[in-house]
Amino acid sequence: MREYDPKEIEAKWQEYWVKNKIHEATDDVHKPKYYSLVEFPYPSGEGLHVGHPRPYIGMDVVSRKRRMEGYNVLYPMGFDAFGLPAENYAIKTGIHPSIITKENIQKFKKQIESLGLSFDWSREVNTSDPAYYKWTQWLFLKFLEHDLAYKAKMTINWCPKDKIGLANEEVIDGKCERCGTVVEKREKEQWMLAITKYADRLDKDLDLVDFSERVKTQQRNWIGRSTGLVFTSPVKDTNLSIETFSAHFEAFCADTFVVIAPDHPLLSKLLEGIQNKEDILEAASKMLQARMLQGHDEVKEVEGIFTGRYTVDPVGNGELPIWIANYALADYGTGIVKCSAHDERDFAFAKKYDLYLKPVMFPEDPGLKERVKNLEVCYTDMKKGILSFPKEFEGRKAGDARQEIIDYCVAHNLARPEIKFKLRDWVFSRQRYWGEPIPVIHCEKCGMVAVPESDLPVLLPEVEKYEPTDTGESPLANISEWVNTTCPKCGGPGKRETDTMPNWAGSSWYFLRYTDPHNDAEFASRAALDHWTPVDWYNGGMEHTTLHLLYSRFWHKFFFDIGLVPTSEPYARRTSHGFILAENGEKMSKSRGNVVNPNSIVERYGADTLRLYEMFMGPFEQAISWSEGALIGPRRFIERVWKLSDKVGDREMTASEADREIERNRTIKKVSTDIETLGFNTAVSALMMYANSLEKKEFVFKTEFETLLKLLAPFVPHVSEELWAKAGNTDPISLASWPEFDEDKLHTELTTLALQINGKTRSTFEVSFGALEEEIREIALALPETKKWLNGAIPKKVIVVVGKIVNLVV
RNA sequence: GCCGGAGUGGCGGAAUGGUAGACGCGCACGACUCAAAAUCGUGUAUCGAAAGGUGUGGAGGUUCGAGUCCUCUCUCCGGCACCA
Repeated sequence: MREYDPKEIEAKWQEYWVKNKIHEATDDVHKPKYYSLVEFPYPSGEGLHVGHPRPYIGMDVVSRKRRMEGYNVLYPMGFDAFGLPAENYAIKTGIHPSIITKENIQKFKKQIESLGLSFDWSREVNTSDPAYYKWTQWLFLKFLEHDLAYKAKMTINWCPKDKIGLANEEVIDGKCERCGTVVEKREKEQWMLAITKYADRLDKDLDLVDFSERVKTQQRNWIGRSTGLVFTSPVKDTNLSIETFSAHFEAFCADTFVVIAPDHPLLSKLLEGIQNKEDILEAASKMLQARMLQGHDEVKEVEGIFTGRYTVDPVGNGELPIWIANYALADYGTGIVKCSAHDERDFAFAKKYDLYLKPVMFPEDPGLKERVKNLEVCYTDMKKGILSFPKEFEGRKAGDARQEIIDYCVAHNLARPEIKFKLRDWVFSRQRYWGEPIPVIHCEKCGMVAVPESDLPVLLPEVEKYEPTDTGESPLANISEWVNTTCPKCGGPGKRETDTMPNWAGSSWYFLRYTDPHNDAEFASRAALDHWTPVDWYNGGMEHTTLHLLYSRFWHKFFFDIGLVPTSEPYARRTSHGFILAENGEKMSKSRGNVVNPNSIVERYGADTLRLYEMFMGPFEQAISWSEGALIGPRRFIERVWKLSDKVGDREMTASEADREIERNRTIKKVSTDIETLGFNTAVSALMMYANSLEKKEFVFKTEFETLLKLLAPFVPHVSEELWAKAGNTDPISLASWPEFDEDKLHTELTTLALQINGKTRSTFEVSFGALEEEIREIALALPETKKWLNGAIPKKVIVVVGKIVNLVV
């Protein structure tokens, strides 16, 4: 047989698959459907590095296996093509972002195609294509219709370099996620999406889906659900009343003062009639500024100023002074907090400004208790702390009494229970060019008017300059012939909204478009959605857990509520892959100069070797360093399989050879289950073992070799097709049926057991499979090894674990 | 600080509470070769001449038996961080 030449066979089979539409999802409703999905890339100018294909290959293995199992598989790919790099490139070169985007997409596609991934390219989407973003705009109008999109003046995170407003999610350590510039705060009118209205369901419904635990916890933490009590109390000398929220209310009788956020909307009303009102407001605004400039790691010094107001404590601690404190947040809870000796910040604050403290919860340790009493230390353990007040709870552990305290406060009309979230509404507008225009027209008479569906898409106009304006407005604002339009409602003059959507918009629903990508009458037909959704298995990066993944769940839930989609959750299963790092353990990036291009690997070793290596290199979910040297292992393995075909023949299996079926069946079982649990590395290892064992045989049965090829096909599809065809098959292995194993053929006649003395393994021995405990015990006790180790002693106890071990306790 | 995850040979890593180190890389030796590469074979945790002992970050514990379960602790990675 000829030498293994990956170049030749890979090109040949890739062409064959495309020509015969082997990987296209069909409309065959009789086959069960399977929708497997990977995150579509942003087509950057840098192209792919070897890390990108890892998830693609992983889900390709799953998708190819599903096809062989008889599923109608949808495994699509596309491009998330709006975004800053193309726009920044346009600013530098004057070349329209759509041109460079198109070029980059071509480059990406070529790279991806060379890997033999079984994507259905007939369903490719591009979020910057007007035929696509028409529907992104249309979906936005649904949010608007249902009052989930609104405009609000708010302080936003502003990147002075990119001149763009950023969502909280895009700010890392106080810096812009993209360029690393320190973020400023700015007051701006922004479009918002009311994701907080879905906070509760986004949290709760995590119980309904099969997401990996780390994804669930991360989303839960981000949503930040906490139950607590809201206390209401009147402000003395005013007709105001304030509400405070506390999640750690166990020591509620300890509250001795109140703090309010420096940017709280109630503040100026509260200060009405106070002599030095202006000074206090001034101090508050200084506090705010200092807080914004503060770095992440800086020591957080508490700071505040007295408002001059008092509130009457609902739980009977008399009049509590109201202070403005720099650590109080206006947009969490009620923005006002009752404070006590049982919170680190409150404690520090009280010490600093000499405020009265009254501890009511103490540790068991008497020495420590004394120090808490004397206000030497702050005690905050709301689980183990022992309450001293109120009398009803005296001597009780705070943690145990939590629910009873809620009931008590409700019964005595002191407070009401409430659930609060850390999640904030989503800043949805960007003042940039390369994004979906927000389809709204401002009319002096009618106010804000939605662009009618028939006028969609609102196309991006041509501009000369892509730079954002210094006033923070989008470059679209400079194109008067585009901005000035007529009001769709009254026909009078109107101005277009010049903000565009963030690039999370297109990716919030792209998986729906794949089900019906060429539909120009609907975002996707209901029939297609009913058939294909939810996505059965979605794999993507951990870095998207609190962004894309949460956003798209939110969109989907809303679509479900208004009857657009059939399921309340978009993804049935979510897993995450680990990054591939450079050989030295650093992140791969162009700026570090350590990028390994997959094409250079395909060139030298072949796509099958690259695929196999990426699946074999380590646990799929774990980050791992690239190792050029280790590639040779998978390549050698493929060549051994290639040579193995020379030994294949067809004859009856003799009785003495029947044991060979055990190994075949075990391999089928191992590989089949490992693929389902992301154990690609151990699946490959099992395949290597099987091939090694066949290699040692004089003769290889056709069934054995074909089983090996079928199990290999999802991992190394090109060489599998080639050898499959060489073996005389006319239909491609891609459409062959996945092998099944026989539960009765997973074990041999004899089983090897371990002999342990006092738990230490001393020897092994064989018994026939299915031997009973009694037999095993007798065989074990009669072994020469046993006699040697017992040395005449009589075992106190004999533990027999059938099929595993015998342990003699002396 | 809080919430996750992980610490196993020279390296990547295997192990439903039951023979630790599968599989692969590397390395050593051997075969083939004039030679080298490639390939194939054998070996490869550690101490010990051997018998045997010791070994899964560290200290305890549960168990006939612990890499695996529990408690404490150290280190690394990821996420969050004035969230009351």
